[in-house]
Amino acid sequence: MRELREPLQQLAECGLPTALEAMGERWSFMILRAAFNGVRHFEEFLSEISIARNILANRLTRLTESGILHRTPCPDDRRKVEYRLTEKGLDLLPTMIALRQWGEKWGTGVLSNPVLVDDRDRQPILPITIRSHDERVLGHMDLCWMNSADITPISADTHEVDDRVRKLSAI
Amino acid sequence: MRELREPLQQLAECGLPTALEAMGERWSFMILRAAFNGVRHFEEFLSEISIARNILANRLTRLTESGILHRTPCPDDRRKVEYRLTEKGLDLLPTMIALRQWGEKWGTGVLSNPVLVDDRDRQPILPITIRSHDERVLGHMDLCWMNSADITPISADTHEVDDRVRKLSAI
DNA sequence: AGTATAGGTTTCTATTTGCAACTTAAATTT
DNA sequence: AAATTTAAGTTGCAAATAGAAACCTATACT
Repeated sequence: MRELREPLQQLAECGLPTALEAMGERWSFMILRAAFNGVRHFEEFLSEISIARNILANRLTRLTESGILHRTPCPDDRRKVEYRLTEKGLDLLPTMIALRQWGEKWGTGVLSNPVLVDDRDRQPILPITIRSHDERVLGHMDLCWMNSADITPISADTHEVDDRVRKLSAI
Repeated sequence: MRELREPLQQLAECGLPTALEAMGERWSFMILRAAFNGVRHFEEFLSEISIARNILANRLTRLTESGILHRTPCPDDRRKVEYRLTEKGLDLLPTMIALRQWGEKWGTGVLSNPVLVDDRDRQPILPITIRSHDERVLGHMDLCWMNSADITPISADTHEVDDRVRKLSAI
C-alpha cells in the first residue's frame, strides 16, 4: 500500500464497518454458504450447520432484516418458510469465495474437493484477485489511496472492460 | 450455482470454517484494515479502532498465533512491539476489499473517499469479481461444483493467464 | 382424532465483551 | 538520580451474547 495510508480519521467511515454489521457475526458466513448451496429452510440449515436453534432463528432474522435473505412463507406447505438470497446477498459471493480460497490456501492442507468450476467449460475458477481498470492483477504494493476528486476520468468507451463491470450489477 | 449444490456432507470441510476460525471474530477485520493502513503498534491500533484494551491484546495474540500478524519487539525502543502482516495476512487483502466494496455498494450511501487506485496509472481498481480460467467475469449462475478428479486439465502454456496466477503467490 | 413436522420461543447456564483500574518495564524529563 | 510518562499488557467485575434443552403453536399427514 506504498507509504500512502488511508487518512486515519476515515478509517471509521469505510464500507467495512457497514459490511461487518451484517456479516461480522459468528455464523453469518456459514449460513450464507449453505444458502449459496441451495439450502432454504430452517430445519435444513439446522441439519447442515452445527448451530443452536435459537441462534439460527436470530441470525436468519438479522440477515433478513439487513436485506441479505428474503423470507417467504411457502404457499404449498404453510408450516414451511423459505429463506432465499436477495441480490444483495448474492453479491457477497466474491467475498465468500475469496475468504474460502484463503482458508484453503493457508489452512491445514485441506484438499479442496469438490471445486468451483465455470459451468461453460468446466475449468476451475481463478483465485480471486484485485485488478486495475485494465484488468492487470495487482498486489498490495501496487495500490494507493486517492481522493476521488483528484482522479482523472478515462473515457469509458475506449475500454472494453467497462462492459464486464456493468454486467456485474446484474449477477 | 445451477442445480448442482456442493455435496452437503462436505459443507463442513471447505476452507471457510478454517478461515473463520482466525477471521470470524468480532474485531479481526477492523484490526486487519488498520494493519493494511500501516498501523503497527498496540497504542496506535487502540486509538484507530474503538476497541477495548484487553480485547485488542487478545485479538493481536490470536492473529499472531494464527500466523496472520508477526510480533516483534522494537530494537530501537524496547517498550514497543511491532505487529506486521505476514504473507498469509497480506493474502487477505482481496477478501477485505471485496467485503468493503460490498459494504460500500449496499450500505447507507457511503460515498467512498478516498478510493483505492492502481499506483501505476492512478485509476480506481475494479470491483472484485469471480473469473473463469480465461478471465471472463462469472456470476453465480455460471458456477457449478465438480469433483477435481473429473476435471480435464488444459495445458498451461496455451494460456497467458497462468503467469498472472503464478504471480499471485508472490504478492 | 392422534401423531409428526416446521419454525420458532423460553429458560437457564457458560462464555465472551467491554470498561476501568492496575502493573511492569523501558524511556524521557527535571 | 529521581520523578514522570509511555507502551503494552493484565486483572476484576458487570453486561451482553452464545448455546443446550425443553417447550410451544400452527399446519400437515394417517
